[in-house]
Amino acid sequence: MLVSMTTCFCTNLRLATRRLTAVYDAALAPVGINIGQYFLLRKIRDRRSVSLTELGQLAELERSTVGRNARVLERMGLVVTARGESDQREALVSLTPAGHTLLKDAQPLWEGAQGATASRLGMANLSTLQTVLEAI
Amino acid sequence: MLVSMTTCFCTNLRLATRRLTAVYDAALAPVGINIGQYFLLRKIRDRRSVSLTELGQLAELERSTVGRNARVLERMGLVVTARGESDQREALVSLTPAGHTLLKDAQPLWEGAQGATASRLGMANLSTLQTVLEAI
DNA sequence: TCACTATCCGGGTATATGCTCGTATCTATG
DNA sequence: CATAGATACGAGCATATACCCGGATAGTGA
Repeated sequence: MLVSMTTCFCTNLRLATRRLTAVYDAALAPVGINIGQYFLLRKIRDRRSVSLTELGQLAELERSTVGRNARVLERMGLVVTARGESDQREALVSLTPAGHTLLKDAQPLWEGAQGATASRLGMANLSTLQTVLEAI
Repeated sequence: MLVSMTTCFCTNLRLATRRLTAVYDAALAPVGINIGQYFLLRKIRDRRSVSLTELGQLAELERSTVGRNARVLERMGLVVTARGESDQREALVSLTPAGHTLLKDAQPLWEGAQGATASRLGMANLSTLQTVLEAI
């Protein structure tokens, strides 16, 4: 057996995620958001206006989790929430001008983290990684 | 460029981790612990008795995080904490009999999750994954 | 022995994540 | 149209994670 069955795949994955998250968070720190928030903001911008349920499906996150995360972004003044017009139950989230600006400022920082990661791991490793991750 | 630079490596990694964590957590649910707790318990058993600082280094987790996680295990009756004899500042954690028993019961469940993961991803993928994760 | 510094924890603060329950709203059916 | 079932949220509860601060204890050099 090539792979040691004594080390936990899941634990290794979790550790790598904590490490890489710290790298991206540090890169984004100058604009005051973390990688999870950056990702959410990008999803919201892509859709212009999304309900929490839809955002949860896009991000593959629990709806209530997304709701709380969106509230943090709202307190930061980066997004606003409005009731759906056709469906009053929906909480539609969209970017504020400040959100758009911050996202533009964040982009090169994120690209820096992506580039650093790519050069540290190597393109071959990265593409394998992406493939395997999709299979999980 | 083989790898798309529009998808975030970090976000993909985080998503895969959430998914795999859910798999392992579900596997361990019958004994009432999650994968993070299983990992901590194993580390504690390996060392028989460890300080929180040492445990944090082993797990590559913030010391205060480990302290809180250990408190949860203590409330569950799986570990006990004692002051260090030579160094009164240390909080030495060790397994209770219940902790030993639970860990034995958990082992086959964890092995099941490992096996399921291995067969789903394939050994080749897994070994590459492990290699890449170590580089992160 | 006495300060000074280093180390170990615990608690506070904040975010992240998932589960469950209750409420409001919508939808479809009789 | 009224009501039963489905759907969207929000809030409560628990854990996980990191950062910072302050108190207690160790260790060290004068």
